[in-house]
Amino acid sequence: MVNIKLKQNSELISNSILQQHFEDWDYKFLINLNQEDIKILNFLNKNFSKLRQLMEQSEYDIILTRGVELTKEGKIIFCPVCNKFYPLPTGKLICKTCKQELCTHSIETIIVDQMPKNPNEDYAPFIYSINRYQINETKYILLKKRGVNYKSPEIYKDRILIRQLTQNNLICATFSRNGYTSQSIYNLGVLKSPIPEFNNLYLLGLMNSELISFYFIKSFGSYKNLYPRILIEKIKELPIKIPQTEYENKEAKKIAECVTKVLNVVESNPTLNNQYQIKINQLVYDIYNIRNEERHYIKNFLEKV
DNA sequence: TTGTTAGGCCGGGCTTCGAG
DNA sequence: CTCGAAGCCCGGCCTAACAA
Repeated sequence: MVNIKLKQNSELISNSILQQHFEDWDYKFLINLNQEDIKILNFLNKNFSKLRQLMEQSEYDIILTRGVELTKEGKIIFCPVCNKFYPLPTGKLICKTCKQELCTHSIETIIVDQMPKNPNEDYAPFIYSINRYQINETKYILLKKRGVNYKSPEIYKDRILIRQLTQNNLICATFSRNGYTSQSIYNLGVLKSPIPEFNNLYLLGLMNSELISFYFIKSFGSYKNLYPRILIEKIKELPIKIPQTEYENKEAKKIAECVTKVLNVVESNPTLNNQYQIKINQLVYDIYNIRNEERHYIKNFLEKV
């Protein structure tokens, strides 16, 4: 229960209160929506199915899961009683499962900068940090440590990576063929789809688009104390356009092509990268059938926040 | 008045831990 | 096992305080 103070002079017309009338803005649950926002959100909600709905359909096979349940540093500790490795506890070195006291020299680091020269154990690439359309830093992770929750190796192949945190109000996603990720990066892969135009590249274009970021912020984003975080369950609620007509298939193909181009130039050519990203945004607006005024409105909003 | 620096604050990134 | 809430931590930026 929260006591909400209203600005002076604000008139109450009905039982509903527009959020702009609140005197104090600092409530955790608030998302400030005006008529324009509501119109756009309603339009998206009404006309497009959610990712969740696609995932439930049998024609589609879409995975969405976070990475290895381990810290980015990759520190683990061995418990001789459980005969298992666990993530390093913060406080006392005591096994959470069996309460056994653990000793400091059973600590191991399984994420390393360089692949050992003659590894007699299994290492795999580990994607350490990402940006939009870009993998920043890759390290290596030692596999097959008993007790570590690596998740299925299948989820780390040919899929979209989405960071838990946004960048400049934009969802931050890229593509990767292989490489494990930490728990704060999500793996989203279209493994099977009845429409060839609906694939990872197309979906990546959608994820990184202004439109979807706008939808995300307006629907789930506005905490003040807790800044926007992209959560798995929220990703499932994003409106996803499935290309249906001949024309839409073409558009979807164009998006995928542009995404491929961006992935190629993102590091080498900032200007070209920018141009392609603008192009992708336009194509996404096109395929979602967003009117011009609304495009401007969304653009303005994302820039000013 | 201007330059310098330390400390506080805040935003962003990471991790933990408990709930289901 | 999976997931999200929330706290911790770090670094950068801003500001206040002090020196020149």
